[in-house]
Amino acid sequence: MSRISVEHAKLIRQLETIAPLDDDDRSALAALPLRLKVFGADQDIVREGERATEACVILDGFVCRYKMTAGGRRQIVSFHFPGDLPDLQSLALEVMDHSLAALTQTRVAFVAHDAIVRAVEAHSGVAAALTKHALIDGSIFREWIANVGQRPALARIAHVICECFVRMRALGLAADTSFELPLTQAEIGDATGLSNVHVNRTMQELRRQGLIAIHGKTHSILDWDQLQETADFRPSYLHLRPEFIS
Amino acid sequence: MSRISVEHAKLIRQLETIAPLDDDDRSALAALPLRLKVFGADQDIVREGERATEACVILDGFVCRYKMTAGGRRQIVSFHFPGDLPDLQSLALEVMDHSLAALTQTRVAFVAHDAIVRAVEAHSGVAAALTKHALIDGSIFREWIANVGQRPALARIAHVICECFVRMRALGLAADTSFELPLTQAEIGDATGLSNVHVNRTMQELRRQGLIAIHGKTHSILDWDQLQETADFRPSYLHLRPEFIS
DNA sequence: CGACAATTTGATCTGTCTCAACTATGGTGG
DNA sequence: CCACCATAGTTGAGACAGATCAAATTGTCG
Repeated sequence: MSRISVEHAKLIRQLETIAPLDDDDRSALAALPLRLKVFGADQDIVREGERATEACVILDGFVCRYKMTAGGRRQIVSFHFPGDLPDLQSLALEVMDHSLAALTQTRVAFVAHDAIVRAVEAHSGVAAALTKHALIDGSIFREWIANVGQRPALARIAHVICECFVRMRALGLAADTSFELPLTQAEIGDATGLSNVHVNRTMQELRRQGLIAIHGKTHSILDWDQLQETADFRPSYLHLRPEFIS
Repeated sequence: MSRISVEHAKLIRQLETIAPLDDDDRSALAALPLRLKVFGADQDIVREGERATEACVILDGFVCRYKMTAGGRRQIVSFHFPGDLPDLQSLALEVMDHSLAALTQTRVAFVAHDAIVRAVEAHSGVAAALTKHALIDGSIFREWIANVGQRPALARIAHVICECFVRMRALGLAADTSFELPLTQAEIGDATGLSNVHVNRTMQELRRQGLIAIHGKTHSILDWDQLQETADFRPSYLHLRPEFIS
């Protein structure tokens, strides 16, 4: 098997958390030409309304997808970590129905749609993994609708924390009980449909209950069982392969 | 071209609202074996946690997907009309992360996953259409997150009405300004994250403003421009082919 | 016509928002 | 290395959108 770059390795690692790949699939992915680019915090990577000819892979940093609503309110619809393919849908839906933005300084790799299509056509494992990736994307959205639509503030915020923790742990980006979550309270508010003030008070409550602790960007899970309980969090909707749930 | 059953025609019609199909694609779809079944109102068609080996096509009736949340609250995550493929994701995500239920008496056709996979492998047009269908599913979820997360009750409910109207019109299920929307106010509440009482008062306000009129299940759009305006509705997220937006 | 489901109305309560100020924190340049 | 500034977090007070509970009314369909 040919040598695999650090960049390609992150993409492959991500796909392997949801679907098995054989050596052939991996080398096909490792051969994808990447166009690297760095974005500063709060910069848009792709904007709603644009027509995309490339999809991107997050290499470093923290990214979100969002939609603007009348009255200038922002709804964040997903968070993304290194390895994620946050705009795979652009393969078939040319014009973006939402924007993609860097939350921290972010290194991104753009991959031409053509190249992805060729890899998909020649390697059924790649096709299966990308299909699954796109469908899990949808599954996570369903859970977010339920989160924002039905859960009280405490559960809503706890749920976002649980999801980030489990997904980052699957990618090897989180230790046993602590991880770096560089989100501001305002951003958590935009993801949960709550005001930053209320996010603040609610997170104080999570700390008061001894569920989490926060020092800077480092979030520690103090009581994982109880946190999942108050979050109403069950990770099945992430459709991770069992060995990556831990 | 071979004769096409009414049932297959609905599926084909639906896919043609989002992607072009050639005669070959159409006959491949028309050849899919269907297992017909009728469900009564409020019956589950597939339940969360189940393992699916078939996907289904709605032939008649009104269907929703939903998730239950702690405290026994229900969040409806999508509505589906005749022609829709509401659980296409089960092709790659074997275990259901949500339930599928009939809202009215509903006739459904089950199609074996195998049969779909064979059609997809042999016909690139079918593959493209189903891929697009799955990705649009995701796009609609994103819009719902924003709807439930950021919009006030009046816009939230108006938005659901706009979406149903446009999607049903694309399928030929709505006249110019009126259509059958057999949803109870409680169901609209479960879709928008509002109580049935508040849905009631808010829909009275929509009528008072002269935006819609309701007689039984028949909903009439009295001022389409203004309704879209108050709903903050822009149909681009549905990714319909232009000739089906009208 | 009777019965059950759906809608409507009234009254009260509460979670969350808004506005506004104040306090940490971290990064930058002098 | 410190002073400064911007950004993020925290606190308080008041307002309000929407929830809840309960009852009455209106369909609707066998």
